[in-house]
Formats: sequence, C-alpha cells, structure tokens
Amino acid sequence: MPELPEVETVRRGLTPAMTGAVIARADVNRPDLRWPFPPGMADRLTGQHVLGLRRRSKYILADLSSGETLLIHLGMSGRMLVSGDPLGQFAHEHPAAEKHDHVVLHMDNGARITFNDPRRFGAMDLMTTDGAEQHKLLAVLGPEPLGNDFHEGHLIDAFRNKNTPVKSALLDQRIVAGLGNIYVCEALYRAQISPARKAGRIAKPRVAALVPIIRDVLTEAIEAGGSSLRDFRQADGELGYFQHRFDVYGREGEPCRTPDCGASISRIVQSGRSSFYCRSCQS
DNA sequence: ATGTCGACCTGTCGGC
DNA sequence: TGCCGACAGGTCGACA
Repeated sequence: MPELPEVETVRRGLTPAMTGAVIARADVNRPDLRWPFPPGMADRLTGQHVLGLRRRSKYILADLSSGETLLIHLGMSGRMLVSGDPLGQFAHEHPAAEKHDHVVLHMDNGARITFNDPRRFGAMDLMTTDGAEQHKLLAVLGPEPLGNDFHEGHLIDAFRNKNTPVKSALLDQRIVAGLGNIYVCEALYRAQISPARKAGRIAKPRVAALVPIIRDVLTEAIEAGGSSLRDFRQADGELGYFQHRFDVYGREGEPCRTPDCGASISRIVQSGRSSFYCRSCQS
C-alpha cells in the first residue's frame, strides 16, 4: 500500500495513538524483516516515550525519549493497524493476532500498534535521533516532493542527459523521494508525457510542468487518505476504507478520461514494473 | 558513473 | 479442484 500519500496517511493515523504515549511493551515476533532487527530492539523500545512521529519519503520516524529514533518502512505489503481506544471514546476490542503480525507495540494508553507484513519487504531500525538523516537508508534520498527543495530547477538538472526512461527517473528516490509506481503513472498522464520517453529528451517547460503536477497528485491523494485501504481505526471508530479514482493506474483497456480522446489505456512493462498510460494523450 | 536486472517474500487471481 | 504462471503499492546490490 505504501507510497508517500499512504505513508503520510498511516503517520497521521498513528499519531493520536502514539505521540505522547509510552511503549509499555514491545512484542518482536521474529528476528528480521528485510534485514535483521537491531540488537535488543524490544528492550530499547520498552518504556520509551514517543515524542513525535515524522515522515521522510516513505519512512516513518518515531522519536523516542531515549534519544533514539525508530525507523519504519512498510515495503510493499506492510500495514500498521491501530486497535484499542486511545482517546477513551469507544470500547474497541483488540482483534485476534493474525499471520504476519511481526511487531506489536502495546501503548500505556491502551492502544495497540500492530505491524503486519506478509511479504516482509518492510524494515525497522533504531538510530540516534541526533543525525538520523545520516542513516544509510535516508542519506541517499533526494528532496521531498512537497518540500521547498523540490523545484523546477532541481528536476531539470536531474533529468539533464539522463538516458533512462522518465518513468524510471521518477521512481529513482535519489531524484525525488516518495513517488512510487501509482503516482508516477498518474503524474505522467497529467503531464501528457509518455513513460517511455527518455528523461533527458523532454523539453524543459514540460519537465518544469511536472513539478506542480507531482505536488498536486500527492496532495490530492493525501487529502483523500491515500489510495488504498486505510486499515487503521479512526478516532471515531470507523474503519477507514478509501478508494482513490485513478486516471490510468490499473485501467488497462479502459477508456482514457481525457474528453473526446476515445483511446483506451495501455500497459507496458518497464524495468519489471507496469506502466499505464494513454498512447494518444502522452508523448 | 550510469543503467539494467535479479533477488528478496507471500498471496491472489486467471487460465487450462 | 488443482497446478502454474503472472502479477502486486519497494528498493538494494550485483553486474555490464
């Protein structure tokens, strides 16, 4: 589920349950996800106050009172389920444990945070909060697409002489950090740029136009609560479940939404990933 | 340096 | 019903 808007949605869902609360107990049910967990992870989490939850690209960062920061990545299939009743408004039962519940945080406010990840491409690590941005996984990241460092000049520079398809370039987290397969497809459709076009062969005004388009797509998706299951329990007890309306992603063979276009959406495979686009509108 | 590709995992779905 | 291949929201690291 996780590109930037989904991760931001998860972060916002976790915040009322975690920020200001204490991790009373941490169950670590296996030694690793994509990589081994850091030594003594359960002990290093237990008893810590959660000072705040930040997001960098697709990573959630939980700052702890110990001076350490917990890094969380959801990989392809990672989910964070909040259960219990942190706000004291309703009496929710904790659900039964499920297969692939790898880490469970029991908060002192009664909330329970369950990390479930069938494919185990996700990750967790601990680092000192001071200098967290130097963590190996964070140090290589490019600018936040919604931040001030992502601007026309940056993208034009990054694309200059690039021989790789623009689809791959936008998935490159060193160029801009947070896009994934869905939102790259959607942004390229709005920009009317073919995913197969070489990044270095797009006219500068068209590259520049991508910047506000990317910001818009991501902002709209965040406002919509992400494009996938919102599988955390809301403060009002609702199980959020939002389905975003895509223009192209997953719409192979369906009609292009551009008025009077009449073409149908195509799917091609680029570096092993599906790209959806309109051959008529995008070049 | 740059670009491509396999690898890491489990689950689901469609076709035969 | 069962088996098999294709595919899935990511990205690291090996290799040309």
